[in-house]
Amino acid sequence: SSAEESVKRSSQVPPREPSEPSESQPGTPLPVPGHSGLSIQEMVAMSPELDTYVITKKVKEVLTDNNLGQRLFGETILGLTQGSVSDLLARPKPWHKLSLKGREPFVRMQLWLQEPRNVEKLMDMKRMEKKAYMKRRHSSVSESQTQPPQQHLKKARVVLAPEEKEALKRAYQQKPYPSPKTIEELASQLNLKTSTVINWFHNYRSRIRRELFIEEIQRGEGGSPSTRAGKASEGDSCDGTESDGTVEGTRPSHEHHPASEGEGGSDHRDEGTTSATGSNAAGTSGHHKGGALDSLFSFPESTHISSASLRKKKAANLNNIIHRLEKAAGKDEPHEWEF
DNA sequence: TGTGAGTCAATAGC
DNA sequence: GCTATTGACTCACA
Repeated sequence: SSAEESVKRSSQVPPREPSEPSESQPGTPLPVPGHSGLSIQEMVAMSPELDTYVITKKVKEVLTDNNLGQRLFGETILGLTQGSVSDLLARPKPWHKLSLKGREPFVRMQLWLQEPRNVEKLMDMKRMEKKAYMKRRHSSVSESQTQPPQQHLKKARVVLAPEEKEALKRAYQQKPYPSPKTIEELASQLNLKTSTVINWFHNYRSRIRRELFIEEIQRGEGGSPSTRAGKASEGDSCDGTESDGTVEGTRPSHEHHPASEGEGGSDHRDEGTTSATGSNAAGTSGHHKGGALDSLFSFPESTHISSASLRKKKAANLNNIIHRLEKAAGKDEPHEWEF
């Protein structure tokens, strides 16, 4: 179909430099695993740079148009659960930020889109699932009378109260990488398990980082192929929509920001050193030559936030950077560095 | 041992 | 019944 053709064309990115060892010719369809004798890992390794945004956009379209759910698609095509699919489709990372494993679902999506009959096949599966479900439902009435109810001891999910989240966010602003002692203190103050606090910090850092990738794409500064593909989806904050002065979710996604905020998180370690960032620094949006430090320490000038909030953001950002500098310098006593 | 990446799976919300 | 959110987990790596 023309839709599939357009994905083939648009989701693969031309090599950045003609001299660069090219990954593959643009527009070349990926070989099909099985048919080509290649495993999916080999296919990922050989895959040209794909535009994850275009691919997910197309997948969303196809699923919606054909009334196919994320669960069925995820379980049968990607080997992932519904939640993971939702996450991937809503917040695709740019190709160059993905590990080989992370690229796998996108290669699978691309392959799936390449074959027009795949949609039909999935719709058939859906019909078959429905049939099987109806059959089970029919017979389950009699079964339930003979079988004792299953006693499964599910682990209760921890749900943090809004106040607890607020407190953790405030702690994050002070120290994105809290010491074990701080974690202990937080846990006892909030009456949470230390593992919950540790997990929260892991997840929060990780999700903030991901939000920043998306913002990067939206600003058109990521050097990612997605940049050329257009605007990323909604771009809501990593843990909801709160706009509380933390480093995430403080900017309207539609705004254009000429300067890079440079969160200073781990992902800037490689920025400016990889070919991906080469294109990033070269930038298409007038990202000027403030240099790596400038972009690390600056925030967008057009941000509509209070100066107090800006200070908070900067403090969190700087603490993050300091933590990494200390780590790199092998220092044990971080407090001397704090402001 | 701490961290990031990727994912699962419970559950909230529509 | 669907998707989105998010705490918890596994794994690889330094």
